[in-house]
Amino acid sequence: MNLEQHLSQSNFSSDEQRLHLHILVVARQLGLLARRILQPHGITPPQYNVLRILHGQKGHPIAVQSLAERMVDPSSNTSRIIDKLVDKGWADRQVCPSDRRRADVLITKSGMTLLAGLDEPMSVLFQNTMSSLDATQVAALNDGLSRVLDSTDDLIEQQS
Amino acid sequence: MNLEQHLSQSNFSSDEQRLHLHILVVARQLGLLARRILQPHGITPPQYNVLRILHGQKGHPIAVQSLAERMVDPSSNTSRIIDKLVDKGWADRQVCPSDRRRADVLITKSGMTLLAGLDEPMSVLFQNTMSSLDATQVAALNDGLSRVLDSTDDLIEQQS
DNA sequence: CTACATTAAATGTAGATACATACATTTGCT
DNA sequence: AGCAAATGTATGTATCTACATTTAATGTAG
Repeated sequence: MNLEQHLSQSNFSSDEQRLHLHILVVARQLGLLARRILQPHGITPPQYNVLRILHGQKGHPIAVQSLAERMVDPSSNTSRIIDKLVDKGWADRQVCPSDRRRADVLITKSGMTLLAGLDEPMSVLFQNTMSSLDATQVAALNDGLSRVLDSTDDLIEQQS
Repeated sequence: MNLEQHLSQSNFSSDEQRLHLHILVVARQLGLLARRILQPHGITPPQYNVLRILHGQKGHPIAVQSLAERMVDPSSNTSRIIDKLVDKGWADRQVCPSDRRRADVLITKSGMTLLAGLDEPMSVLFQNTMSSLDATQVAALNDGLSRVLDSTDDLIEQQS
């Protein structure tokens, strides 16, 4: 099923617009599939994203702001997302001793256990969603999207 | 700036995971840029999406459900999105005479005027965000994403 | 050392979303 | 015709998000 069938419409004004829509629609689908995997474990995609970053710190605490920079969706709600992780015992937050404005965030044992159980289903998801592409095509898409990311970063920066 | 720099992290477990993240991050950026164009006009991306579909109907009314199928984000909130459009005078809703469960939705003159003013900035956005890709690359990305869309459609259907 | 600006994080608020449910209408079966 | 099931839309509710503001701590100039 191509984009035209998926959206039940056929008149895109340019290939660039079609690509724009393709990216939005596929992202929505990927998010939906990820949510289905995560939901039974009581964790949302943004929370999972944060927990993965904490895990990547390998025990080093990280400030809320640095965390926000590394999120897929660097929203202003990082504090509240951390609240949820702390509530559920997957993360720990404490005031940074050297700069008491900051909050150091750490993953807990329980958080690591949760992630360990999610590693496999998530990587299966990555493989399944990309299964119709060979390695060359995956590389080509990564390369193309990297260029688009460059352009969008420029456009966003130049406006702010 | 590549994905690694954008997210300030460098350890992706596979090219497929990297592609997954690439798609999510770029979609987020495209949405952000679109929102910045639309916001001054008092319209949100989902509302714009619906209004475009109504416009594509060329005067024919469309039911809420058909509308939902054609949206980028086919949420369960189509009714409330239409509420907003009707409130602002960009769309008209009336009970369908042949099936009174249905609501026929139509774009208004005012809605068409709004869209007319947005056509140019939006297509400039499409061109700008894709400016670092040549026609071949745009086609390759469209093709690749079409395959991914196929896979995600399968996975979503098979679960429900 | 005080005054003012800057930074980091948290919070208030309005609006949007997901998910489930309710309501009205129509369809299909007997 | 009568009635259960299905359909189309709307709504209730908790959660999430964007944007603006607030609180607290630190930096810096005089």
